[in-house]
Formats: sequence, structure tokens, C-alpha cells
Amino acid sequence: MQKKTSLKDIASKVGVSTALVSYVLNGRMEGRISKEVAKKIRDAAEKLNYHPNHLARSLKTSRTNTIGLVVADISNPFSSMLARIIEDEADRLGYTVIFGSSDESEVKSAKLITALRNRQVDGLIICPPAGADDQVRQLKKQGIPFVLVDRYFPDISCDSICIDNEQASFRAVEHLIRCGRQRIGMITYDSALQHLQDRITGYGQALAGNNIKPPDQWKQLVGIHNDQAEIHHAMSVLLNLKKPVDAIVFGSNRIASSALKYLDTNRVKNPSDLWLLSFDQSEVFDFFHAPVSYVSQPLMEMGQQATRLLLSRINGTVGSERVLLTADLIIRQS
Amino acid sequence: MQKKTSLKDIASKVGVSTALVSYVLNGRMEGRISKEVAKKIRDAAEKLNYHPNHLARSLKTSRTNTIGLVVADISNPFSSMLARIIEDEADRLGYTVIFGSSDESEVKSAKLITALRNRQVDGLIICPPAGADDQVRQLKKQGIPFVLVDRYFPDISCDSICIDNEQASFRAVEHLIRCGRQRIGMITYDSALQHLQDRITGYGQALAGNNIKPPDQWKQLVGIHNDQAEIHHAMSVLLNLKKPVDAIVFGSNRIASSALKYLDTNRVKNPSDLWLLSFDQSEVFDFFHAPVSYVSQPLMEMGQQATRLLLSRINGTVGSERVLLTADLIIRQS
DNA sequence: GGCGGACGTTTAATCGTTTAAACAAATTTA
DNA sequence: TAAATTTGTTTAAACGATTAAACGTCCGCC
Repeated sequence: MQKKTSLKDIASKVGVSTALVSYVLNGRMEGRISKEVAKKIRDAAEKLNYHPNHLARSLKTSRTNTIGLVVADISNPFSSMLARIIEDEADRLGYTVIFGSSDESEVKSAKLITALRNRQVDGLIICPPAGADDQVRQLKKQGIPFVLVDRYFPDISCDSICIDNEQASFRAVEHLIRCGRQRIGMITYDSALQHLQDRITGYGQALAGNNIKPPDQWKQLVGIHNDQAEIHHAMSVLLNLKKPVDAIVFGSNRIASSALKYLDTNRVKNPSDLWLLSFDQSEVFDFFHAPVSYVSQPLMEMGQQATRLLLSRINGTVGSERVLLTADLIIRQS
Repeated sequence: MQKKTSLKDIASKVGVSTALVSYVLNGRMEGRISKEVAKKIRDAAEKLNYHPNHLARSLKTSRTNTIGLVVADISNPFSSMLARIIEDEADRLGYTVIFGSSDESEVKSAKLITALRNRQVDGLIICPPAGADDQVRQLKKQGIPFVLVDRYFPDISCDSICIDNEQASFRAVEHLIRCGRQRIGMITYDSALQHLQDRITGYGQALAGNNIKPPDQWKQLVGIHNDQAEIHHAMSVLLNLKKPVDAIVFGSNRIASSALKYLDTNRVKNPSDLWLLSFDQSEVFDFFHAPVSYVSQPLMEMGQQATRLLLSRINGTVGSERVLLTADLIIRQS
């Protein structure tokens, strides 16, 4: 890699000190520098194709203009769309993004956060896995700017941007009930993550509010790694009850997608008699032979607000804000 | 952000020079350092929760252990899966990934490459948009390690990892013909990108080799930004010919997905009489009411080989390698 | 008893910037 | 005309690491 030109190269070419070059190129000391010298410096910089070394700059200023992003899995559309939005917003505000996937593992998440911090990111946007609360507390204690997205820890007061999962779930299930569904099952993750618990709570409250007493089997829990077999099993339980469910709520689009595959291969007799509702969008919902309604998270708002909130913390605003966005219920019916 | 501990802090705590601390913590000069001092240093590092400042280290060593990744759009599953594979492989080899999306824009790609280089990445993995050939030539001239993935420029000799698109396309179309299809249309991008041209070439050769003379209208070109209306229009042309096509090849999963939506909403009379074949996978293919075969790119191989090849270049191996991977044809038929 | 080597550690330069402070020369002010 | 100010530029330290070279000490050896 051919040696890049540095301030010093420009300085010696023009015959001035590096300080002056730095001032000119950064537009400081506006009034003080003579027009001619400034022009000479700028021309030389152009000719030598100068680009500042961010490492050196950051080392000196202790600002990297970089934010770290920890998602569950960048290959999951939810994460990658969020990442894209954050990338764009960060770019707009002069920041670069470094990312990593935690795979819902507390250990990986910790490693990632350390790696990102060693690279001196100015702040972090984190979608924390279960069990990462200590890491978050640590960050808070150390005064590192960070914002949680999509998930939060109820007993940690810090910046977070989430949807109101309890409300969204409640409204979704209410909708099913108003449409005449009486036996509503749910397949969701067996996880301590509060936002997932909130979905369960909302579901339960909607049923209770309508005097429906759900038998235990209506709630099926599966592992967070989206094991197909597990999800298929959950489906078969729900559909083979003495009184089978007439609607199912899925805790995520991944679960929904596996469940649809189950329905597809097992050609359930009358799929129009089974209402389906998922959290998060998926392209496959458009093509399934029965309509799938879903709770749509406002990803754009989430990503942008998270980025802006983080930057305001980086730039010194203090406080902590728990933002609750409202999710839309997208209804698909034939 | 509370001041992090530096080598100096450890040095002064233990009462030695920073050099010694550096040697110990990096495991250099194995034999020379006294066990006790080494232990004291390690203990102090532990107690002070020391983490090296990568900026400083990189500035001195001129190695950042970071690679830059330029994809078309990280929110596109093709990109994000590739990104994930590269992330994992890079991590395994001690590297971090910084990414950016070019949106198929030559200008954005140039900006991105500059931004990544200013951050002193050790090398780049690039999925270049059309018109980026000059940028690539530039990189080559400057001796910056880089590897192209998925795409290449035929008149630039440099490292690249792609599938053999011409062959894949040829085989796919041959397959359709062997299955009795006679009137095979194609919807693909109006782009100079060579790998897309290769797909067209393979398609043409398969037809020619079977004495099929495609009328111009069989080949429908659409813009690279996947405009729905354009794709729907292309579909309507193909299906409303005096002699409509009996099979369609889609240049990408995005095109396929829009086309399927068209078929879905326009309830084409006999979809089983229309064979569909796409490049790249998509979850929606599983749920469409007619089978969609597809050319499956070996993403894992692509990502891993790209990463490894890049690292070997970074570490000094010279030469340039154009790797052609073989894609699988996944056949779905009812 | 002087010399050479091993041992354990320190010195000091360096990477490419930024930036407060110092400086000399020109200009204004009193 | 001396003092004060402005103007344009330089000096030099700093950021936090790495690393070749230098430095004492102690030891053994002839």
C-alpha cells in the first residue's frame, strides 16, 4: 500500500509548518491566515491527493465519529433493515457504523461490546440479548453513551427506543376477538427478554378482558434460535387439541415463517378457519394462501431516533429517555 | 466517558516503564522478563481493567485489523447474508468489519471507499456497482488490497470471487428446454454489470444451442432499482404476446419477487403452465402457489473465500486470482 | 582482574494529527 | 515615538501505543 500523503508532506511542499496546514484544511482561524498561503496549501493538498488519517485525528481528539452497532444477527432482515437505516442516518450526521452480531448470546455480546470499545467508538446502539443487563449496567456506570433498541431492561433506567409491545399485542388480540375468534393460541420464545414478556402479557390481558380463560396449552414456548422442529411441534399441539385453536399469534416473523411452512406441508384442511397474526413483517406473508396479519414495527423511526438520541448523548445532553413507539396493526383478510 | 486506563497507568502503578508493560502484555521478549514483574504487570492490567487503544496501536503499526465491506444494500438479504458470513470469518481471523451500502451508485461507492480508506482499513471487499471500474483500477494502481465479490470487470485483472453466471444461466435454461419449455422469456436488469450480461449470454446460448430463435420481446430489461411497476409491465408484455411465453427466467430474486406478486394479484389463469426460474434464493419461493426453481449461489464459499483471499493479500501474498464458483440449480416442480 | 555475555529494564523516537501558547513583524493607538 | 494591538505563522507537547537500541548489573571465564 503506497504511502499516503500526510500533513507533513504538504507542509514541506508549501514550505510552512504542519500546524498551518492543519488550520487551513480544517477551516480554523478563518481571519488569520493569508489568502495566498491558504490557497497554496489547498492546492497542494488537492494535488497530493491528501486524505486525513482518521486514526491520528481520533487519537488526538478522542473522537472517532464512529458508532458501534450490536444486533442479534445481521443476516436477519429485521436487523439488516435497522442497520441500513442507522447507517444512512449516521452517514447524514457524519458518522460511520461498525457492527457485529451477538447471536442472542450474552457472551458474544460482551465480546462485541469490548471489541467495539477498544476501537474507541463514540457510542453504541445495542439490541441486547437476554442476560446482557449487567453489561448494560456496566456501560451506564462507566458513562459510555449508548442506546438500546427494540429491547429494554425494566430495572435499568437508560435510553431506549422500543415499541409498546404490550399494547401492540393487546390490540392485536383484541382485534382477533372482535372478529369472532374464541380460541387464540400463541407461539413465542421461551426467553426472559422483557419485550417478549410484554407480548405475552398483552395477549393474556386481551383474553382476560374478554372473559376468555386460556388453557396452558394455548401458549407454546420455543427456543430463541428458531428451531424448525420445535416450532412445527408447537403447531401440531395447537392444531390437535381436543378443541383446536381458531387463531394463532406468532411472537416473531421467524416463528411465523416456520409455522407457515408447517401449514403448507401439512395441508391443514381448512386454513381459512385459522387466523394468523405475527409480529414483524415478512415478504412471505404476501404469498401464503391464507392471510396473515401482523404488527408492523416502525423501523425507520426506531433507527433514526436511536441514532439521533445516541448522538445527542455523545454530544453531551444528559438524562435518559425511554421512548415507546406505537406499532401499526396491518390487517389482512380475505 | 470515564478515562480509560493506558499503558502508562499500569507502568506507574507497578513502577516500571511503559515499554516493559507493552512487552509483557503482548507476550514479546518471552525469556527476558522476570516472572514476578510480568505477573505484577498482568495483575495490574487486570485490576485496572486495561484494554489497549486500537487507534494508538494502529497508528504505530499501521495495521488496523479492520476490513471494509462495500455492498449494494445491507438491507437486501443477499448482502446481509454475505456480510454475516464475512463478519464471522473475519472475526475468526482477528478482524473487524466496517461496512457501507453503495445503492448501486458509482458516486456513493467512491465516497464509501474513500471513507473506509481514511479509516485506514487494511483491505476492502467490494461488490462494485456499474461504472466503478475506474475506482477499482485506482485501488489496484495504489496497491490497496481488495477483493471483488459477486461481480467483476472483465478488463481488470484482480482478485474476485464470483459464480460462473454464464454457465449457471446456460444450465438453467437448458433444464427448462429439456423439460419441454419452448418459449422462454427473461426479465433482467438493464445494466452494464458483466455478471448480469453473462446471465443473458448463457440464456441466449442455451436457446441458440437448441435452435430456438428468441424474438426481441422475450428479453425484458428493467432498471436496477427494482421498480415494481416496471417489472409488472415486463410481465404483462411476456404474458400477453400473441404466443405467450411458457417459462420466465428472472435475473434476481428481487425481480422474481415482484413478478410473483404480479402473478398473484392478476391470478393468471393457469400458473402451472408457466415455469419460473430465478437467480438467488428467496423465502417467498417456498410459498408461491407454483414452483419456482432457482440458481443458488454458494454464499458461504463466496464470503469465506473472499475474506481469506483478502487477508492473504494483506499479509503479502502477491498475484491476482479470479475465482469462479459453481452455482447449484435448485429444481422445484410439482 | 578484566572482558564478554546474559539478563532485565529503560530510553527515546515514532506514527499523523491537533491545538494552546509563543513569537516576530506589521500596524494602530496614544 | 513608544506602547499596544493585530496579523500571520511556528513551536512543541500531546494522544497511547510500539520497538530498536542503549543501558547497567551481575555472572562466569581465562
